[in-house]
Amino acid sequence: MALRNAILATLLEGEASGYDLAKGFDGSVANFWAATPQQLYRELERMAADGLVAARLVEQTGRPNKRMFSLTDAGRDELGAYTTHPPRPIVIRDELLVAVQSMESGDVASVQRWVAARQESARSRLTRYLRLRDRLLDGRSEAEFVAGAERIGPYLTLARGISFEEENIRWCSFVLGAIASRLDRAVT
Amino acid sequence: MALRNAILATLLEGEASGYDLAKGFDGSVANFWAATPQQLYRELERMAADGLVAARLVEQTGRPNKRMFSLTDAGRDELGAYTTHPPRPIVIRDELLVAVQSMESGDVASVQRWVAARQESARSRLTRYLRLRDRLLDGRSEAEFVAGAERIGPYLTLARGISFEEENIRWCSFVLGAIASRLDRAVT
DNA sequence: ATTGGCATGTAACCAGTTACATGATTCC
DNA sequence: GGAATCATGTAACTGGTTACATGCCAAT
Repeated sequence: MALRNAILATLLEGEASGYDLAKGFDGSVANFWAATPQQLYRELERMAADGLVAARLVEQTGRPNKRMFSLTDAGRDELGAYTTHPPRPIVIRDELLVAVQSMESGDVASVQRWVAARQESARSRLTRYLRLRDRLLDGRSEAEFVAGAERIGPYLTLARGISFEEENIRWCSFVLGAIASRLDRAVT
Repeated sequence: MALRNAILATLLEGEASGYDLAKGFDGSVANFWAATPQQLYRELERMAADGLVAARLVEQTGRPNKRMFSLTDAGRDELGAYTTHPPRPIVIRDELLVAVQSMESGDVASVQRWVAARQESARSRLTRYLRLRDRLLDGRSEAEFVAGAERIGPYLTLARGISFEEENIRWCSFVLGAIASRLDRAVT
């Protein structure tokens, strides 16, 4: 029942197709809720059946027709009700951390490589998020935006994504440094 | 197949019962891999069948008997092999962020409350992690530890947990401040 | 010619969650 | 007397993942 609300939250930005949502819908919710295309199509179907979203068929020539989904009043109510019930604690599941934890029983060079890869992907996400923030702020300072914008929710979640990726980058550097200093030692 | 490796990584610290693991096994892996007791009992059963762990029955008087699990050589090999294969990207699913994103279509006072609750739980986790770190460091500085300890994996993952919770606390303050300043405005 | 993007979907499977059950013991 | 802790487990369910299929278009 939570994917459902993540979809509803995304549709606040306007109507979208399943494909749009699957692509991350330009970053908005993708930042804090991951879902595969199959999950989305399945859930959208159910939501339409439950009257939370309305589907509109858009016929296209040259490419497949698409179904654009938008919020119904019932969907909006559901989302409103959702904000009143306690969120469950975040569940973290990070395979890389499992590998780092057991690093010295495994292949340190591999772990090093995966940490570097994680850092790279964190960097590219961060630049994407920063672009998004610039677009949102549109010249205003953060203080101005927070005081004046109609909706600050998307800005606040984006801020969480930004600091998360910054932390990731920093931590990866720390780990790479620690591994490198130990390898030096071992060789010397 | 990843819960499996998280369990193996935990068992590097020594043998444990399903119950120990369920309680978070004193924080170690619980920091980056969440699992319910049911998942653990089920998985331990399978792992024993696959020869990755060995079960030892400990008879107790006054309380239920327990089965202590420990790594086998096959388990150790499996864990070693695991570090060489690419970790899948972290999946984040945070209900609170869904609520924050759609805050202005919902009940702002509730969201405020849940953010405050999240901050509280982040604080208590952080103090737990800091205690764990002190115990690990045991008087040494971080630099000394990283240079000298036999295993630094657990320290590195703990460091990630610490910075994650610190970021959480900071972000929650930011959100609470933003909400409060808007409510002031609305009232004035 | 073939890759990649658009756009949807089915089927089968695996992982994670919830609810419940047991039974003695210790603490308040 | 009632709740919490120890310690394990079953059963039923929901949510998430993987693999595959379709078919047309634009670009290389």
